[in-house]
Amino acid sequence: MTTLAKGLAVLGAFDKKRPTMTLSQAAQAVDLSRATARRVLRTLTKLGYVEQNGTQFSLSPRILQLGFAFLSTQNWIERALPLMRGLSERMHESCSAAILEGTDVVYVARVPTARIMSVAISVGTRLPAFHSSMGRVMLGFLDEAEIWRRLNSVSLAPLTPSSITDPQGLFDRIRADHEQGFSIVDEELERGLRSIAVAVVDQTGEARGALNLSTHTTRTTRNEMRDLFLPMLKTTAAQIFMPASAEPSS
Amino acid sequence: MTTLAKGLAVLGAFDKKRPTMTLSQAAQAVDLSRATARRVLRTLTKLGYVEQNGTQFSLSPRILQLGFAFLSTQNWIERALPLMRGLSERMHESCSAAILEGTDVVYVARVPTARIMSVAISVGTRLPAFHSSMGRVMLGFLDEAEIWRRLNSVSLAPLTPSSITDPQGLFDRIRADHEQGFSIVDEELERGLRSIAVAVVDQTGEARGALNLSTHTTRTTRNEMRDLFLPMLKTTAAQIFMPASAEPSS
DNA sequence: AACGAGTTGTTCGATAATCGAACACAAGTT
DNA sequence: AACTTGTGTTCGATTATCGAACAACTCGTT
Repeated sequence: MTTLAKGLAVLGAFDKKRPTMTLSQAAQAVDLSRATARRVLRTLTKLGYVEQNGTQFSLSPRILQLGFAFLSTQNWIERALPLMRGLSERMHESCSAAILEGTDVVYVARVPTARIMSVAISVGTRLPAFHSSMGRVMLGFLDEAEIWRRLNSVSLAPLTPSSITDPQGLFDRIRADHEQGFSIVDEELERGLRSIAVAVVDQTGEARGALNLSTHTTRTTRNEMRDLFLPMLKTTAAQIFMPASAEPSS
Repeated sequence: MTTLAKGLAVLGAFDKKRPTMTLSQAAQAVDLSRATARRVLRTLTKLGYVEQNGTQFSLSPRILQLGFAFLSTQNWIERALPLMRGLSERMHESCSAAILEGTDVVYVARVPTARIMSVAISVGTRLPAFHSSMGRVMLGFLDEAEIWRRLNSVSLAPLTPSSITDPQGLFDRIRADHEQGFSIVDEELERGLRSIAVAVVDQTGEARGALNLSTHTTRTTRNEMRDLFLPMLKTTAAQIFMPASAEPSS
């Protein structure tokens, strides 16, 4: 179904760098003939996913529906939110939930306290999985071959001086974190940022996501994280798929 | 381009009610032959927008990228967020930003304080525009014919005893709110909820979105809202498209 | 074990949609 | 006035899509 692929490619071509495009620009961006690009944009416009004023095409808010349809299918997220709020209040730290997609961590729920990261994190934000605590926790649930495949498919440019960039080192770290049941990542994503994460596991033992608490390195030590944060974080994560709150296993 | 339309229809068929579907269910939901549905789902899977395990198909986090591509094209949102945070801190109330899509208001940014609404509002949440303060403010920027068209395309079931359900009454209210430059909505969406909104207008005079402050009816009166909240709300909204922060008019 | 009901997977010729080159047109530029 | 760069539109050739039909599989039930 090449037409479908082309249409989605055009949708995906809109970007922060290219918020609006003319017909020709879109054709060039996705490598289509102008005639084809025009047909694609016309149907996307008719379906309401793209807006046209003048010669400029831009995304319509309509496509948010698609994205949030996904969030609404993950119904553990809305169960997690109140638990996360409680956790954040007790610990006085930001609490987030994320899922793994490829080599990215995608935030799906967030309870912020003070803003500690320079880039504002919100639902939908993507961060490199190998350098984030939630990413490592979720990667640990994959089999070894899969971990290596993803390791090899991503560039491990150091984001801070503390970033682990050695593939074997990362692999070992992921396995070790999986063994111990949690992951603490120190300043690998951004200086001064320290976070601890555990997996959100469903009844079948599959990792559906991860939960973390993040803080500033000057505020909490690694040991405090393990001794104070970890127990409650584990309890919270475990409650999400507690049999008490039965659900039709989405 | 019927194929593209079918593909997007299938994507849109996934829902909170139907988080996973078999091939046949998808075919039935979108009214396609099973052969076609299978082709669609196969290409969607190959493109990474859909995941298959066993006979069950489900949405992949990949499609979040599409939705957030839109958010990232609206670059006034990230300029608005720090301003909204400041506003929320000063007023001690939740502050939200939304855009209008059809007859829905879609939240695109949010700074929550205490949770006052029963349904948790987050980015991506949709509410009926005619019964929300932000919706009325944005509807006021449309011409009369367009307002009527949208009025007629939606069912105005009362959500609370205070909801305005008379079309003419709603129309008049929207025009009046547009005249005065803001909208206060009292308990029409939910009991105890009072909110005030103003439009976010760009340099060309177009309404790009709306900003609101919401509170509980017992905490702030209508007059206090107008006297205390409105001036700062207007100032904040005006700052978003201030020429100081120049941008390539997305 | 045989059966029917319900499902997915796959094939193939007929059909219908898509393709792109070519041209018309508009607007701004040299 | 010719040129550049863009969109809009047509049309026959090409190609992808369609759906009926059949194979294969999994469950319960008899």
